[in-house]
Amino acid sequence: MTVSAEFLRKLPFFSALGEDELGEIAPHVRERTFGRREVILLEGQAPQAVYFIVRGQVRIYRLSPEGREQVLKRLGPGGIFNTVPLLDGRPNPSSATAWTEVTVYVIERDRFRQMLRRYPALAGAVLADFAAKLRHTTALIEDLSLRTVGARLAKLLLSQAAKETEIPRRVTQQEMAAQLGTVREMIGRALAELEREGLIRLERHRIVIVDRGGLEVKALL
Amino acid sequence: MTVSAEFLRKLPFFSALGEDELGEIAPHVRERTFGRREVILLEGQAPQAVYFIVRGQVRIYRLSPEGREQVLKRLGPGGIFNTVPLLDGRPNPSSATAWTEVTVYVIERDRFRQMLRRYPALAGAVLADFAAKLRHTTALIEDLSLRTVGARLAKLLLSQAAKETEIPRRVTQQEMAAQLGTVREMIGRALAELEREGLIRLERHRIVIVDRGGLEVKALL
DNA sequence: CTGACAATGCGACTTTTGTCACAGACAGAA
DNA sequence: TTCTGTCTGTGACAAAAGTCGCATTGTCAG
Repeated sequence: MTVSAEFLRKLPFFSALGEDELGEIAPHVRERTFGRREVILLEGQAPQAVYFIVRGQVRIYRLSPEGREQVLKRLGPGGIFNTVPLLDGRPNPSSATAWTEVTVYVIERDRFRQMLRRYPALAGAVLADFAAKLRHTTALIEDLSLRTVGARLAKLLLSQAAKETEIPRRVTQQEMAAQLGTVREMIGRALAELEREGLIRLERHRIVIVDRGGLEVKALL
Repeated sequence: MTVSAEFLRKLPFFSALGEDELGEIAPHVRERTFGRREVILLEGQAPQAVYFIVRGQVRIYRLSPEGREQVLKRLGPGGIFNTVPLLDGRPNPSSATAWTEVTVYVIERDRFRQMLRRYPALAGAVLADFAAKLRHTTALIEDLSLRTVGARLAKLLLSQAAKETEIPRRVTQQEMAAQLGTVREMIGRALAELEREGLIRLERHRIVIVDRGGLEVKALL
């Protein structure tokens, strides 16, 4: 099932394109929906397509041999993923599953590469997206290498609080652990410690920031 | 001091461009040389220019508050750096110093952005470079998060041995530590352990791989 | 209301990593 | 050669992270 130009335009990646260009592209875009936890693609697979998120959130992660996960990023509407393997033709570097129910637009590999060549505005948008992703991965490397779990958690809580817009699903300790590169128990202990220090308050299903400044100090080391 | 089109063409980023395009670009390219250990740029600074490496190697890294370094990548001739902050206009995400004596071609921020718009082939080359960088940072994240120092070291030794071409300078334990996200002492111990296990042999200034298969197994966990 | 399953809270313990201190080895300059 | 700064080897500890086991608390479908 393909998608109309009208819907396509709502995606930031295509907003820079003209009416007729969208018309050319639209027939090659398929819409797909994935249920929560459903696997969208796996690392190591040959690259097939690129995905644009229309609705819901997608979890991009890598899996260790022992089954531990490291989340690279959670992407929301407007996000794009699996671009890297499409560009270099090598296997997918990471896996993706639906974090909530998700609707994506899918463009096949060769079609997308052709589009990149044909529409400089699209290439520019992908370039900007890569820049943002590189900034993010670089920051994550610094965190993993140079900061303690406590500091990473403080940072995470602050950033969550910043974009206090909507909480699509409750974030479990397990999930925080996967994002911060540690295990569930560490998150539990670190949260308890932050509470003891009076920086946060743990309610039934919320974490309330009591002392933002204190958290910010913690986040630095 | 500017650079001739002839020299410019030797860089992979410009090889896709035509004769006249190179002629247009050349007047805006300055050549600079940095001595070993000299700082080329610092994280947090406002982005000024993009750098193309002509000769020598550059070390891209991040610094922790306590002064520990995490090397993101060592780039050689043909490499480009500081592209991300130029694209998004935000501060430099990482620092760069000359690892050996280095010659770079420098292009100012606005000029480079203009070039990206004007020459799609250049934008394509940057896109491909970003894809490679993303793959690299993603792999580094997995290593830092999911592997022990021993495994990371085994991996490093194997990859060093793979590109056995030239060794520009001896790699110290301190440097390996900065690349692997740990401290010097850990490297010393991990090397000693690999030797005890009969996987490598430590000579005066070389590390000889004795049991490649064994190292590969180690690298997985 | 009530299972069943997911998520959490801990405590005890092990392993891994990092810190400190200092001695020896080495390389290159004077 | 001698000196000097850099690099390495090592032991004793400290701290951080990870593992295991199990009890408790929620949630949600039926």
